[in-house]
Amino acid sequence: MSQQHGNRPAFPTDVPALPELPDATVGRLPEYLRALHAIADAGDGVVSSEELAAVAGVTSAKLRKDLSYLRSNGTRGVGYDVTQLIEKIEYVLGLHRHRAVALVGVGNLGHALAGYVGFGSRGFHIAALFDADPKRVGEQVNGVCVQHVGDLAEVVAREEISIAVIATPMHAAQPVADELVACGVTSILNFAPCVLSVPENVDVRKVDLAIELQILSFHEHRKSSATALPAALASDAALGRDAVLGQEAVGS
Amino acid sequence: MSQQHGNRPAFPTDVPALPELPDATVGRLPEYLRALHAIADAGDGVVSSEELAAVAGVTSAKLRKDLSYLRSNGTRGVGYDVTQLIEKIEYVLGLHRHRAVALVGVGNLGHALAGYVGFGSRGFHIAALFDADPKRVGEQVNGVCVQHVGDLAEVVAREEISIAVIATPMHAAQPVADELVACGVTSILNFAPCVLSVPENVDVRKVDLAIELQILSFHEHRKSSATALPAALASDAALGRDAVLGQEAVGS
DNA sequence: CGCGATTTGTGCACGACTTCACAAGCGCAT
DNA sequence: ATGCGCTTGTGAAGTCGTGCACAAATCGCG
Repeated sequence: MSQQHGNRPAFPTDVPALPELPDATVGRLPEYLRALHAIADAGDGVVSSEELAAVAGVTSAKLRKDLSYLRSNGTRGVGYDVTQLIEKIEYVLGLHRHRAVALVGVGNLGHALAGYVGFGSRGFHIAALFDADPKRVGEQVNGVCVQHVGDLAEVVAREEISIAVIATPMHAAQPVADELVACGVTSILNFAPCVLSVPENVDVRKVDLAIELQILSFHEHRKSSATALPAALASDAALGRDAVLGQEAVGS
Repeated sequence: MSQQHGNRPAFPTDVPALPELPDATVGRLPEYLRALHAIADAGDGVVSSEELAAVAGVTSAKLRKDLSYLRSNGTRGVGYDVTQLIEKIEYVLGLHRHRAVALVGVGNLGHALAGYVGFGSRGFHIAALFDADPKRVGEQVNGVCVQHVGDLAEVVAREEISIAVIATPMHAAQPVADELVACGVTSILNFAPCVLSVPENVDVRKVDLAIELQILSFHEHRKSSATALPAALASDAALGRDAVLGQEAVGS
């Protein structure tokens, strides 16, 4: 959603390598993975693209095309082998290897993230916590001790951590990101409401809670102004008349 | 990112209405808004598309096209009037009216969300908190009292709340969503790791923290396997050979 | 008052993603 | 063994979003 990752030009190889996955596909693979785990827990050994797509909230055609990028080995007339597909997706996502994650900023949100069980259950574990506030240093969160952000460089380098989560206030985010990058971190998940500038070999994904609400607000605004009186409120300053719609959202 | 919102077919009106905004544009408007506030705080009265684009992390062409959908009134040779543009975007996003939000699930994450200052500062306020755990009911979070989820219907209907945030465990999310919809909620921000099925007039946006990490993991995997030995680890079960790349990510 | 520097707004081409529709393949029943 | 029904895999068309390049418009200055 946020930055880089245009598809790279194909590079000729003689080994049968996976083609470049479209970003859109990569973004959906985790969803498929979770759906597959749910289906596996339900006891099913095979799924059709139709079923799986329903659980994952996409169309079956999209699902099949996505899986086709993975050299998918579903069997026609039957469906996909659940455990086999799980293994393949986990491999493609690099989840076969547990990944250590550093979390910087143990405030309100940081606490919640550190305690979030969804990380541990899906191949990640918080290996280190950092905060700039001396009062928080030494505190145990979920079995991990909060260290001072001044020790960040040493710890991250020693533990060879390559993924970090930033949950600091806005103004601290960029300096922290700079330091993380300097220590060898190459992937950052940023919860601070600002854009980070990083070298192009570093991946940044941004999650902004307020932005999501604002997008919902937009649709609320549109919905309500469609039913309300349409033209009367047109201000003189041309402060944007509303679009008048006669149609509901097109279905999923 | 998650569901519905294909562009609707244009509907002829005689009033000069805003054209349908592309979803991609809507998704960027909040970012522009924050960038504009930062620029306003810095004291500037006008910005060029180049400057604003840099702060918002997009290209200037994209920014200009986005703003053109809003009947943008920048002045050529000069730039955009900051406060005017802020007002227009806020109006389009429906932020001129403060919106009440209900939050269901006051666990680890729910606590953090309830205390998140970014909501209040951007046109939203948490009007009600709900939890199923009787031990949490009555607790004060950020000045709001946690109520039992059984009272949800009454409170949401009375306060005419149309936006809700779900921060419950996965299995509770769908029933809660059903109840919210029944009470008139038409926009849901879902933090539970599952797909919600709702009527088509209800908007759902999903934020899954683990998914973001998994996407980063994919890119980590790709980066490291590009430098590591390429062909040797090819398993017999065709468990996905890695793509062999000779190029870095293409820049932003 | 006109000219040049500057920046917006936008038509157009391109690339990416999605949807459609169907041939190819697989299992099962007969 | 053979045919039938079901489901995958995929070419092709359609849709959406982006980037480019430039004409149009505005300001400041001589």
